[in-house]
Amino acid sequence: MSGINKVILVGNLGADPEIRSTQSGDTVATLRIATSETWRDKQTGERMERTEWHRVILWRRLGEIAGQYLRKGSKVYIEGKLQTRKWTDQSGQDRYTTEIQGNELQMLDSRGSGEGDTTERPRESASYNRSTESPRAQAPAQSRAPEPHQDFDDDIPF
Amino acid sequence: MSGINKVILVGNLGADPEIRSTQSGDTVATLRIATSETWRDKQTGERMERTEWHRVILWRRLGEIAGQYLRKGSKVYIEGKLQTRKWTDQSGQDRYTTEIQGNELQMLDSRGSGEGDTTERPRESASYNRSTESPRAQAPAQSRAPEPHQDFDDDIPF
Amino acid sequence: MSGINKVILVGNLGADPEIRSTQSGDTVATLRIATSETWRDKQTGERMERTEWHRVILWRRLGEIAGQYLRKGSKVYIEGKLQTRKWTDQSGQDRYTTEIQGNELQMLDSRGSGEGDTTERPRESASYNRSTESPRAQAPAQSRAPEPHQDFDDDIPF
Amino acid sequence: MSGINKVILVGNLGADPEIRSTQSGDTVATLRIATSETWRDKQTGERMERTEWHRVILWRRLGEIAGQYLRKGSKVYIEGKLQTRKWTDQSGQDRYTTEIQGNELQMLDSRGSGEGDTTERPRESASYNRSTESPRAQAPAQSRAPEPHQDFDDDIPF
DNA sequence: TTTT
DNA sequence: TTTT
Repeated sequence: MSGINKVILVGNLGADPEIRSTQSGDTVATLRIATSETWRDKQTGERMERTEWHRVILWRRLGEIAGQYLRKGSKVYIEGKLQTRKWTDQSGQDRYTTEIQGNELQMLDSRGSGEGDTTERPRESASYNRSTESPRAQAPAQSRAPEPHQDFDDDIPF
Repeated sequence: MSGINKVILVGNLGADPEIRSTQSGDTVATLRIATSETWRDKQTGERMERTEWHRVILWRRLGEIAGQYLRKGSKVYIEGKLQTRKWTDQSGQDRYTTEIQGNELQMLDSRGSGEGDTTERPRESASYNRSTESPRAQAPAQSRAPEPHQDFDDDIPF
Repeated sequence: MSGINKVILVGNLGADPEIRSTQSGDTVATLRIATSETWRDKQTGERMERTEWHRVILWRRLGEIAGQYLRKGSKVYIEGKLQTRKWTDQSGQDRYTTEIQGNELQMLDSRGSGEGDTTERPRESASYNRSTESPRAQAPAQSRAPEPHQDFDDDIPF
Repeated sequence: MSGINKVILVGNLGADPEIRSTQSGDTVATLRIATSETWRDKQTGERMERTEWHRVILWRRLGEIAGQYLRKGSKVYIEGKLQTRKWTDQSGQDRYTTEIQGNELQMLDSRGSGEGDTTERPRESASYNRSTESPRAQAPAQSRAPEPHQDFDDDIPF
């Protein structure tokens, strides 16, 4: 009943988005996003860099936009919330993966997007047209049909 | 050289802060913070709640303030960045834990804090006095058992 | 088609919320929120404080919640966007006022709220009941004198 | 002693940065940044757009970087805090202008910057070299010599 | 006054 | 695995 759980990222995709669909037909995109920070070492004066990798999940309309417009190297602004999910590895052990459930996506490359407001929200039937989904976002996704929210059929989900 | 990696949390501590020190004498506090969201189920009209747990690391002055002023149940505002670190479990397997490296802390309980600006920044020698460190933040920290979810060595707490 | 415009505040109300209604019946609340920062002067070692005042506008359900639960002194988390609007003063001169159009409100006082998720979003007809509006949020709002800093007409409060 | 006052913008410069210097020699840059939001009108289905203009102030090193690397049209990420300052117009009336005092700047154009971490912080004497200031940031600025923090000699400062 |  |  109380709480703020907010993540803001600006970074680049390390790979093309992975697009899947749930059995109920919802698109879900997984992005790997790198954020780098650089600084100069106080002692040596050397320039240092540290890259952090983030796993971002985008559902439905945002996932479709990601599948259509984002590629390896794309620069994006992402807003979302942290979610840690539990899964079981091959040896039966509990494992945890922390992901960012994105609710806002802005493409920052000048190539442009053709898309307007990409904040996630309840779909206004009039303004959203499923036929705009890219084939890429549909076909290969359907054939995997993972469970909603998780239990993706990867061996190494993180 | 590029990137924003920012987390903002408002939530409550699930336990007293764990306080440790590095060999070089730096204080490090680990907080477990819960953020909850509630909503009403569209179908059933039932009130739903989901709690997310976050692991927050506070270094040096912020860690000391946490040790001095925060307790189980304290409500806080935290700002920081995501960091996923790799560790090796007992069976020799690679494991990953995502933490928030906090750089700002605000206590939101009305009891107050006596502290002013708690943004982390390079220490101004004049205004910071190591002797203000609470005893609690120093000695007893070492004697606590490390948290099971980790393989902390007290000398290298992070 | 591009842009992020986000404000995050944690602060206290300097006065009870002002509640009004538009002709179309939408509630609008105006909050005056103070955020303070303190620091120690580098030269004198003196403790300094600076308070900043923010004008926050909350519409519809958020405005009603504000009217019902917030009072002078209440501590809140607000998220919203900046909006500068132009108005004309008595002498016919153009004037500008910058406000925060809030889209998220969290009450941070321990007294609690009884409210769950207060993120603004399209109203789900089932879960929202206009009869929950507080009387305070409706009738007396109209009778209040507009704030001097503005030239509000009660019919067009924004 | 309490409060969060944070602004996050991603937008484009409407004009080249204005660069000045205070009498004490500090560089100060003023940016005009546009953030746009677009949506589709529920009734007409028409695409709508609203642009908001922000006045961003960058001090010292950040101001110098802005003067060197930013131009009209540049896309930037800005983080800062809101500050409303009072000034007096020609007729002696009090006026108020709300600005964002920036403490983080990220250039989002692919042209690159040559700069690393641009978070504002106390200057590390070793790593900061005043001779890196661009001539553009110096010469024209000195001849105006406004007061620190405000009272710029513009007729229309907002 | 920017951008898509 | 990205980017500068």
